[in-house]
Amino acid sequence: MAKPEKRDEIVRAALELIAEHGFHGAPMAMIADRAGVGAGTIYRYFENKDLLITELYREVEGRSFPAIMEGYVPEAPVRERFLHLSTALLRYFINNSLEFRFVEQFHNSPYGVEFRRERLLGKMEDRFVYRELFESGVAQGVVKDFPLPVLFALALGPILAVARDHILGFIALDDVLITRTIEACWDAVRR
Amino acid sequence: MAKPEKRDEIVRAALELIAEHGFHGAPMAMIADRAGVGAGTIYRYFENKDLLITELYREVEGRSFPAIMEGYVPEAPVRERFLHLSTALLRYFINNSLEFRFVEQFHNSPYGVEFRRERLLGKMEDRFVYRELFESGVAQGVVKDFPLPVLFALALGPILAVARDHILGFIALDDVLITRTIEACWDAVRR
DNA sequence: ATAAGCGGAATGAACGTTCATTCTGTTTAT
DNA sequence: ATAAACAGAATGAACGTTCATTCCGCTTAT
Repeated sequence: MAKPEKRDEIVRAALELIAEHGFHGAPMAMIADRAGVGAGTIYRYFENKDLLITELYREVEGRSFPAIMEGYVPEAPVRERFLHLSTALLRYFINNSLEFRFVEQFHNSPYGVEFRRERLLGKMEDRFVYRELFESGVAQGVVKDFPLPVLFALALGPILAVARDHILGFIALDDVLITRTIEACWDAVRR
Repeated sequence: MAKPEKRDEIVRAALELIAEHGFHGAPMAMIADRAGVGAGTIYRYFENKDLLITELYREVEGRSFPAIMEGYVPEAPVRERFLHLSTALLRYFINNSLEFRFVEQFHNSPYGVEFRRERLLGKMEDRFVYRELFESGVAQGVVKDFPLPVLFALALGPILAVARDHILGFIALDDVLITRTIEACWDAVRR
């Protein structure tokens, strides 16, 4: 008897509450409440809170990858591929602000410690694409010869920052501004 | 009876614990312990934990400003001033990793909500210097004509990211790499 | 066709733990 | 001698988790 309905409600409620109020503002009782479910029910689907949250993280992370890769042409020039990936990533963040804010919370929390390592080592799927892109860019001499973490920082640091600013309402990113911002990031990494 | 000695021990202990283990890993009893002080004593110096932490934040923030401004020449060209400020900032972060990690924790916590707004509006002292620098850079046509938050993102996003990577041990920033990284940030903002 | 029986899903009150804060008795400075 | 400073035990609120009980849909017996 497959009844994933309640499980999904729990995951959705957790995502919303954590994105909106942080981990402090999302006790299990409140998650249960918003999911329309008894407190104990959560434990039929998740062993404990840690596993609920890491599971949620995995789901959220998995959703972003297809969105970013849509229309990606592996044979295109490095610059074009960079612009495509980065634009898609930024667009995904501002169109899915709940996911974005949750992931940010997650990374700056005790839950995220173990994932930090994987992340920087490029274990993540989308990181892997970026990694390959940068490596071939460096090999072709069109990208500055930096260690990978520096290239990630130059490319992704500003993206995360402007996404945050947009979601918090400090800037209004439209198509033109997005394009120009991503091109500025390219200026940082291109030789 | 002026005895700022205990107060300073409390502040120092709080900084260390929060930087190393996050807010979850820094209960009042533990702070008291590391400060060599009774739990109740903290409350003779700070009304409650929130005020202890916001006070600590203010102190930490205040310390960075002089370090960044040392040797700053307001009459120098925009590019030089940018390189000076950014290099000093990055150097400060990696030489004061406790402070850096604490500030990062702070900004991604309930305590930091109110400060977010001030920060992005440039209320902070060092932000103010950057703001003036960008404005005159745009006016002179040497800096891309972006809204200020985007310029901040392009300049500071990568700095925070590489500082984090360095402190976590994923890269080893030496003088050469620091200089090159900051120059890459300049490439992002310069016209 | 109906009702009794059955198993797992669901529930929420209760429990134990953790933590910030307060209280109380003691030490220390004047 | 007095009052402020101090340490650490006591307190109560909040939280994650557990568990005895209820609920619900399906099977089986009549």
